[in-house]
Amino acid sequence: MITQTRTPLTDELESRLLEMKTVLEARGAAITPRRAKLLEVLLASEVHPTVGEIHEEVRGAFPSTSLATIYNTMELLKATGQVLEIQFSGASNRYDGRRPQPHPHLMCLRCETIEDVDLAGLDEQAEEIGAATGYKIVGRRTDYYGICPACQAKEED
Amino acid sequence: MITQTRTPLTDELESRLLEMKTVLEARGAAITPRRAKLLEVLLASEVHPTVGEIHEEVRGAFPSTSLATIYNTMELLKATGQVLEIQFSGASNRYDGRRPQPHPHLMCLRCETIEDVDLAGLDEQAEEIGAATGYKIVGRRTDYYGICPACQAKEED
DNA sequence: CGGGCGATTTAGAACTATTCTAGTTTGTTA
DNA sequence: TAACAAACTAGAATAGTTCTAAATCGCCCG
Repeated sequence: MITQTRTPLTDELESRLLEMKTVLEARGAAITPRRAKLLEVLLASEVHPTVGEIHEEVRGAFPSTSLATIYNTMELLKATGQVLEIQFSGASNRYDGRRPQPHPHLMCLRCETIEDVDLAGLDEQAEEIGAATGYKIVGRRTDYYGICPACQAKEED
Repeated sequence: MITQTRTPLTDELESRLLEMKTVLEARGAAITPRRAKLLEVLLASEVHPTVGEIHEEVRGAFPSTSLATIYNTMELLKATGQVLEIQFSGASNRYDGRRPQPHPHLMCLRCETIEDVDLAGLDEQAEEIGAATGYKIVGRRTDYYGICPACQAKEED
């Protein structure tokens, strides 16, 4: 049995990583080893990770890393528009570094999976609403909640 | 100076109130005085009230009312589909008893107002997503975040 | 009229995610 | 090497929500 090594990022994710670093540096923030690791973990994750999950992984490389560092860095990423935060009331917020612009999500209430969905016309709709109401729209959120096919199958017993 | 009396509910809200009571009783729950007051407060509010705000008002009529009672009753209302819960991460959740089915909201990030918006086709869109992905869709959320006209005006100084 | 029983309610403890604080470390520049 | 700002740490503080155990209420049945 071969020990699993960390999956390398694809070219697309590599360029996204570079973009994040560039934006952070442009605002005068240092790319410290912890931050670099955090960005990698964030991009490598398939699951819209929580701060806690990111913390766990960063601690694999830097065991003394404090939770506050993860929170602080996420704050920095949010302020520079480099991460999309999906807020939850009873649970930890989740983060998407791959696609930081708002996009719809499909969430399974049973297994708590979050999938990206593609829906055309949401930006235009936001503009229309802004025009119709006089609001200056700066963000949006579109979620669909349900039971995924796998969980539906499990339910039949 | 005349003491302000509670604004009476409109006919529409009265019938909504009756519906809520009917549904609760149908599930075997008693309409206790506290619960009746809670329902009135919920429907009378113009602002998608929080549990804390509802608690305050119910205590006006029943000073010994515990916060847990409000939470419990909101749970009951959620379970019977009689209230729409709008969850927030850093702040209290907010509730809409007037229109318990999902509908889009427009939120001002400055004054924290929440307005209802009307957008056609959201139910159909949910169905399409369900059909395309195999999910059984049971809920949704559509929010637009921005700065309302009043707050934009205030900003010019 | 009185006892019993389940539903409702209470007060406060417990829990959890997040933010804050104060002090320490790090790295760079002079 | 000294000085300084940024980054970081550990733990305390905060806030919303949930949980727990006990008290109370209202009603049905004897």
